[in-house]
Amino acid sequence: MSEAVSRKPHQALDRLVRMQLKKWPQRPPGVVASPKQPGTWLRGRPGDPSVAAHPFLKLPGASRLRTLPDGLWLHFSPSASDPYVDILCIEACSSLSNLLDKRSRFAPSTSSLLAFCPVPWLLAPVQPGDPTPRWRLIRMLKEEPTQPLVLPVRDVRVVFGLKSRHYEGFARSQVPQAHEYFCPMEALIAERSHEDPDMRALISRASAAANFMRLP
DNA sequence: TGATTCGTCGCTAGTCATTA
DNA sequence: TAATGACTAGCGACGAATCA
Repeated sequence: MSEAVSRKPHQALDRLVRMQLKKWPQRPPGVVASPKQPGTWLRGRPGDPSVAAHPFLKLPGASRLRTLPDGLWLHFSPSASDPYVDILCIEACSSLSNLLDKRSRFAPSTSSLLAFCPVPWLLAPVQPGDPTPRWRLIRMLKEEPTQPLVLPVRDVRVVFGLKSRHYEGFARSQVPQAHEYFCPMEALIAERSHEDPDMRALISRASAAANFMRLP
């Protein structure tokens, strides 16, 4: 019996989703380079367990109720004079109450969402086999950081993974918000899910460039 | 490294809607 | 009207993250 199966069902599902998301590349699958997002994409979560801390989302001034998505990809702006980050989150929701909680966290708000990148994560190698620390790939950083990088979130896109029964009911009767995208859980826990054409197409539609007829 | 705090999610009881 | 299923809110357990 696998480690994942021996745990409680929701923990096993989470673990399966994270296990597959770890195989996804630094740039979200299906997202192509565009003038709209000329900076650097990095995967913030799930991350290497050997790194003490990973990026998370928070509200200004808040030390509680942080959001730790199952999957978090960050697009860092290239300019130190205009720092921001775009984020793509993936949330696996094994219950409807969990879905409601997650949706509320990403709902449009009059306050600002911040992305918090801890120093150990910035200093750690970008991936196994490549010793380049992450901060060297983030063009707005000109020297090794000694403080966490806290950036305003410019754009939020969230992909929710739902159990089949929930997905079908939701797809039949609900209208997603503009930043929300939905997929069946099976699509997230499938082997090589990042190569699935449907998944790539879904995430492609979740890019900041997808809403424009053409870009200059 | 151990203790503490925090976030997530399943379980359960109560409520409501639907159907026979 | 009773049976059934879906949904909701609150609680507690557990693991991850953080702190000292």
